[in-house]
Amino acid sequence: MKNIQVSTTSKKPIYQQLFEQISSNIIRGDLKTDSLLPSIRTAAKELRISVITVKKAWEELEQKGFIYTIPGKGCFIAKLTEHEKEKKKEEQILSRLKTHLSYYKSLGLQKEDLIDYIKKYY
Amino acid sequence: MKNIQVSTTSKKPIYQQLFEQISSNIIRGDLKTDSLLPSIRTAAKELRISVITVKKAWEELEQKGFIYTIPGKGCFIAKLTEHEKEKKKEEQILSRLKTHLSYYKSLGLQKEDLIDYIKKYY
DNA sequence: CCTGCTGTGTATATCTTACATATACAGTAT
DNA sequence: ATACTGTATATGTAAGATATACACAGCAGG
Repeated sequence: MKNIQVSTTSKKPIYQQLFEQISSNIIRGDLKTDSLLPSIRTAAKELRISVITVKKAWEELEQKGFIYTIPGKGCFIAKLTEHEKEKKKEEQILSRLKTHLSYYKSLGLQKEDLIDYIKKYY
Repeated sequence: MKNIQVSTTSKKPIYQQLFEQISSNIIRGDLKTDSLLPSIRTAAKELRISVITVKKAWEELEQKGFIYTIPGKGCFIAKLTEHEKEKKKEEQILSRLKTHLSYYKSLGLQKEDLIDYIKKYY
């Protein structure tokens, strides 16, 4: 559970923060296939949140194919080829980029100006 | 109220959608200084939402300096110099860009790759 | 002048739902 | 048996959205 942090004051739901961070870790390859995810209780305790909230995150991870569950044993990182990881990465990116870009457009921001902002702040 | 659309199924609050769209219109200059905004009731009826929801959006617009209210008369577009508009535009952009970029980073996306995506999808 | 109507924005009290929770339940090791 | 897994149920909380009633401005028409 190192490297994972959640904010209870954020407007973003805790379970979603968890999902995003862990799925990102898997996509980046920091979490290897078949390695064990912390148990729901352990994670809940360390992050000082409820068991249910962690479960909700784990559920979404499983539903999206990032992990698999063995009842009584725990949750494990799913086997994903590099190709599949790249695909999921692109899915996550595009699903957001679309709404992000439409907002910048609505403000009248030009493509080049946005790129300048990114060069400056990335 | 032309050009304004809200989605009741979106995860984003309706009042926030309204705020974003109208503030964008003001920043782009499509809504001129001192012109009358639709009354809360009119807007609510056209958009088929509650009066209160519209009021919440109008409140935020006023609080952020985009409009001013004359009780009994209505709400009007505030006087903003081009310089002030540019400033507000940049504020809106940066406040989002920060969180957007940190997400892309967490996925391991490189700056140049993000720029390529933008060139492709903007 | 008033008086009443119709327009404006405002305040209160209520409903709904997503998020988060505690607690009890069921299965699998060892 | 015990101690660990994940699961299900019933409950609390807070943000969002609502309906309805309120208060003030303007503008008739008497």
